[in-house]
Amino acid sequence: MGRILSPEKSLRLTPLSLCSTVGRREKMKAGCSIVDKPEGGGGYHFPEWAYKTESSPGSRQIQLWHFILELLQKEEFRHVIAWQQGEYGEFVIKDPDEVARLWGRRKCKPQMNYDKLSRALRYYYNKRILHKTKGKRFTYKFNFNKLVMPNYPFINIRPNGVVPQSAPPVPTASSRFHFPPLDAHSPTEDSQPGGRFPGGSLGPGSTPEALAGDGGGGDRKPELPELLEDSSSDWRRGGVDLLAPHGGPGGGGSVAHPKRKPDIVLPLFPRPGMFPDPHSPFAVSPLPGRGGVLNVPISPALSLTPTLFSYSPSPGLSPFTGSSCFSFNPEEMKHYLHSQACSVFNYHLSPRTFPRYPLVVPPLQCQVPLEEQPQFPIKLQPPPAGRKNRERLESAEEAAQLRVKVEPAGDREPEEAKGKDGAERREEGSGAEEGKGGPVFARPAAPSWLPAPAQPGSSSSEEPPPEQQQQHPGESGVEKPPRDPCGEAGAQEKREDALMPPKLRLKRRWNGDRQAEPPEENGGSGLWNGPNAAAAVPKAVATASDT
DNA sequence: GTCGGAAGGA
DNA sequence: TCCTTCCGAC
Repeated sequence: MGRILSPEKSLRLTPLSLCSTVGRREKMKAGCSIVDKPEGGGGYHFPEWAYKTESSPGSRQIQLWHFILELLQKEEFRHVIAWQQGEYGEFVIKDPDEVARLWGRRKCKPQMNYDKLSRALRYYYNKRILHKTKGKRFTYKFNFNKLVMPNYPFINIRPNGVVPQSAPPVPTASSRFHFPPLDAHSPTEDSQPGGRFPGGSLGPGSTPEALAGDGGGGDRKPELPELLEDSSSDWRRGGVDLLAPHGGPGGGGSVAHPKRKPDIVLPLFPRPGMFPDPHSPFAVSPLPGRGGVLNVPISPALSLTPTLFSYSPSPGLSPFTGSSCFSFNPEEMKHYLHSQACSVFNYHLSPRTFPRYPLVVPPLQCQVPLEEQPQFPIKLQPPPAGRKNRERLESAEEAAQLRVKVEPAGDREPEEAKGKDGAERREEGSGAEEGKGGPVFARPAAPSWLPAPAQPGSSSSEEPPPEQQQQHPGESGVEKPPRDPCGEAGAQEKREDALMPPKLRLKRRWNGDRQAEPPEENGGSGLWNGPNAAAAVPKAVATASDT
């Protein structure tokens, strides 16, 4: 699997080194110093991709939460900011003014104060990078679900089992890691005096097992899982099934809650598939192992997907790409991306769930091949404007006018469709579409590989390119949207003619010239729906002969 | 102390 | 996009 980052190849992002790395990137002004250099290697190694957040891909600016992590990992700033003992990811700003000052120095904002800094921190709430620990002054909590996943996918214990002293409190074996609530902060969460990181540091012999025994996290109160909003139901949907065999929510001693999601139980200790990361600022990754029975998802969207791969989370951006820190397995990446995409669609997740990899994935077995979406814009996304207007329009005539307006706007559809969730798009495009977009996209063209049904309106559909015809025959008409309903009938006819025996072509033309005129909506091409529609030709001939 | 809207900068 | 700044509300 993935090789471990070597310190030589990772950036040593101590506060001072940040001055030379991030600082350079930030075009530091003269006199704008960086956090004081802690002499003596109290620092920790952050690979460069740790400075690339999913929310700001490509950003080279140090972000506040990175900075907070930096401070947290520094022993010398422990009097300023420190991990809250006993709470995974929770930290307390002991000296808000000093933290603000340091942040201001880093950002060359001498006017920085805690009020402003806290405002920036509050912006992380919505991003779920942080949340506030209510009732505790200056206490915040990292959402490592958000942070670890995209940025520290291989975070784990160090090779020798030593947990970095700057590591946040970690859940123990007996204390399950529960994703913190998004908004409903856990009022029950309490720090553990003399927790697993006494004095904020651990001795070199503090193996995870030792931690497990030491922490005795069984008395840790469970937290409400996070991801309540957009993905909660999906998370429940995807997670419950997986978790159900493991005993359900009660397994972790969690309090029953009518609305709460099942507890997310994270594997906490080295198992096959979990690898140490000497560069992790965290002690243990909540990442589940790959393919294990207890491969409990950390993310709803990853619930059914392997989560540990031997690739950098930012392969294209990683400074280690090709330089041996992480091996990159294209196949695994492909599979991973595909799985993510499928998860997004299957669980109606926001694509932001996988912010690092936009859903541009090679199609494998995803139910809704994404690559088809741009090809079938109209089919997959009934025009929102049309629907809205249809709801407003009471007159059928107005609606009819609207249809006329909407249909040619095929180019506009993808734009509007972007605003919708892909899952919704898929749902609409997989059966209910006829009901929803029926009037507008009535009578999707019968696929050319199917026998031509008696669909008078299908004639205007454009035949898909050859490669599309062969692509997913099994998806039949459901996946084959009506192509541009208003045009290209002639072009289609030409293509059809090319496929047609000359004799039939002549017959058809002769017949079409006679029949295409009365029914305008037919456009004359509806009789021919592809190779399988040859049976329609005799019929047409018969009709012509009748006349 | 905390929250979040608003405007604006880089 | 990520803050920074300001500010009113709680």
